[in-house]
Parts: sequence; structure tokens; C-alpha cells
Amino acid sequence: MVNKKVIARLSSYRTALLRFHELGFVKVFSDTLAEAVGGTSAQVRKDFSLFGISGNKKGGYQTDNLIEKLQALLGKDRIQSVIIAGIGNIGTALLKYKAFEGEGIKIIAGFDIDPSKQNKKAKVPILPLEEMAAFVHENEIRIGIIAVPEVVAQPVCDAMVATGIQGILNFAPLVLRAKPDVVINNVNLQNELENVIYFVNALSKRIKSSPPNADITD
Amino acid sequence: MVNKKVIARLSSYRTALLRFHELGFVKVFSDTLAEAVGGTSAQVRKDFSLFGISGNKKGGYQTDNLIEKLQALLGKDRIQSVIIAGIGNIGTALLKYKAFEGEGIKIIAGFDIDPSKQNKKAKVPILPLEEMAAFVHENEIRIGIIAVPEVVAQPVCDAMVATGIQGILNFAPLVLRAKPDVVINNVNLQNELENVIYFVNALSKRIKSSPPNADITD
DNA sequence: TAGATTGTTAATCGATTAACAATC
DNA sequence: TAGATTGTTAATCGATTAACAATC
Repeated sequence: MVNKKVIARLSSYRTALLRFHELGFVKVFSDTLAEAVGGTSAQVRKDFSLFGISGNKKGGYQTDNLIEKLQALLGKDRIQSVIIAGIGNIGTALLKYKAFEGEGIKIIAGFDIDPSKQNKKAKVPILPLEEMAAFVHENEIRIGIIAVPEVVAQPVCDAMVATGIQGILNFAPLVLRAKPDVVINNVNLQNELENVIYFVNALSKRIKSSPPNADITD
Repeated sequence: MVNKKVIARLSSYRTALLRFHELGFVKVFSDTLAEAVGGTSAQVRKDFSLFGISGNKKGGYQTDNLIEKLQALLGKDRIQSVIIAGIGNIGTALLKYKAFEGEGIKIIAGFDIDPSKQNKKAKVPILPLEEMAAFVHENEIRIGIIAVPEVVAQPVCDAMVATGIQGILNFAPLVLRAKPDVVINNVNLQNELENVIYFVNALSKRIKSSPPNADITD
């Protein structure tokens, strides 16, 4: 059963492995990797076997080989070109986000209705929304980021899907709907912060009142 | 068992309910709410019962009463003051993020080592990191956001925890460690995008090759 | 009242972990 | 070889859903 959580762990393994590789580790054990990401060795092995990744019965896993396989699974073996709709606060931050560059993620164009934000000549051109379809076709883009205001997020999503985009990372604070063969990952910054707020409150209440309660899990 | 996922659903219920309230709904059924957030009615009722929220055996739930209870649980019944460390791309975006304002989340100060970013006189002052402890104490801040570069994220986290901050929303691309009574929510933008990339690839491969496979779940 | 909906228990489903045979 | 580690199966754990008695 491959779900979001498994893939998130794969990302974590990869990050840890890059560090191990940097440190000169030629091989790595499920145990070591588990400790690095805060999991169990059984889960590490299970996850790998799910993707047909195997190690050596005694010698663990070859670090570079393992990294390569994870890179391929996560699409890190080539540059991923994406577009972004909405050049506001979040959109601008993502456009300039350094960490994406080193990770093979390239935002190759932005789209916004506001003419004052448009700039066809910039290194990363900012274009009017109407040009999105043509751009997506011409550049064979499959993935888009939505960072527009809430009220226009669903129509912008519909427009993206209409161009043939297959995956969307959404920062607008609502759950976008699309046909089932489009992958949508909703990141809601308010909700993430609300989550922290809830558990901080719950924890401090617990200290004040009596019943100890270790129920807060992920 | 209260975990992150339950609280995330509470946030979703709240958003849906605000819309229903706007539309003039006085009461709402578990069924309606479930449909709005893409869940089941049983789960809605289960979630509520977990927090001692009850409705009427026939009449469903009172919309305004329900909203109020969720607000209180999610800390929306008062202004939540937070600070942010790292005034780079992400940090700046969050500082200006409109959606926070309307949601009772107030970033009341930023911290950065770069003197060119500091500005004690701004409406939201940007201060040197060394002043964080004093500021946190003076203003009784319990929640911080980390948006600093990866290499300094853990030390900044340690510094925050040392000031007494109890909850952290982390955007640096690594899993922060802290003592167990500190709540940490890691949001890794690269990983979120990697997730989309993986499923887009997996989906397109599936179309090309034969075995249909509905295994991609959340 | 009859019908509809809640609240909760029991059943199911899925994900994680423990355990151990295979084997390098 | 002896010891250690993988790969996988079975056991456990936890979360979701189905079902239904209570009841408005």
C-alpha cells in the first residue's frame, strides 16, 4: 500500500542518506537509517521492499546505490520543471526559494492576473493567466503550484487541470477538487499553525490538571 | 486518541462550518459536514464525541455553538501572538501573509542576524536574534516559526526552546529535535512537492503499463 | 407517533512492529 | 564457521467505518 506517508519517509531516508554519503559511509544498515529518521528498522526494510529495493543479507545497503534508487523514485534523477500561479507573498517566496534549486526543482514561469507583476523578460517570466495553457503545452509541464487567494483558487485549479497539468501543490486555504487522476497536495499554513497551537494548549492544560496522558501521537 | 490528523479534521470542520454559517444554516448534520470535508458521518460524530461535543439526537448540531467550541479548541477564541526567526523568502512571506490576520494569528516580531533586515521601528519589529529571549519573556510568547536556513535551524530551535517557547512550526528542510514537551510541526516544502512528483510519475506509468492499481491512498 | 439523527460499541481495515528463517 | 543483517510473515496496534440502540 503506497500512500503519502510512505513517500514522505522515502524523502526522509534520502535526506539522511545524502548526509551519510557526505560523511563517507559506503554502506548503511536499516538500523542506522531508522535511528536517523526516528523510525524502526523493520519499517525501513518494509518500505524498501515495497519498492523492490534490496540490500545484502549481511552487508546492509550500498549507500550510493540506495540514494540512486530513491532519487529515481522521487523524480530527482532529472530537473522537474514546474509553474506557479499567484505571485503574491507565498508565490514570490517560492520563486526565490534557494532550497528548490539545489533539489532539482525549477520554477520556470509564474502567472498572475495583476499586470504590474507581469514581466515577460525576466529570467523566470511572469505571464498573464491566459497564457498558461499555451505555456504548459509548449513546455510539457506536468506540475503546478497554486498560491492564489482563496476565492480564485478553485477556478485557477480548474484552469490548470484543463491545460493537462497532472499534479498540483496547493497553498490556498481550501481543499481543491479535481478529477481523480489529478494529484493534489494541499498545504494549509493556517492549519499547520493551528495544530501547533492546539497541542501547546493541550500540553499546558495537562500540566495544570492532574490526569497524565501520553495520547498525543502522530 | 488525539493526534495531528484529528486536529487537522477539526480545522476542516471549522472552515466548512464558517461557510455554512455564512449561508444562514442554523443547524448542520454530521452527514452534511462529512460531505463538505470529504469524510464519513461516523467520523464526524466520533471526532466530536472525542472532545465532548454533542448535538441533538434528531436536530443535528447548532452551527454557531459548534463553531464556538471548535474555535476554543483550536485557540481561535483569542489572538495568538507568535514570533518568527529568519526573515528570508519564506519568513517575509509569512510576515505579510494576509490570511493569518483574519484568522487571529499575529506575528508580533521577527528575528534575523542580518543587520540590514533589522528594523526596531517597524510595525512588526525585526530584531537581532540575541534579543529573542528578552522579547519572548516580556511578551509571554509560546509559539515560534522557524524559517532560517537549514544549517542554523537546529541551533535556532535550541535557542527558542531555551527561551521557554512551547511550540514551533518549522519550515527548514530538516526534522528538528527538542525535548518531548515541546511541540514541533515540520513543514518541508521540498518534500511536499516531491510527493506530488512521485504520484504524478506513478500515475502516468500506470496508464502506460498494464496492471491497474488503486493503491494510492492517503 | 413515525422518522431521522445522534452517540457509541463492535467490526473492519490498514499500517506498524516483532520475530525469525534465510543467508552472506 | 559464527555472527549479523536482511526480507517477509505473523502479530499487534491504531484508526476508520458500520451498525444500531437510544431518543428527540
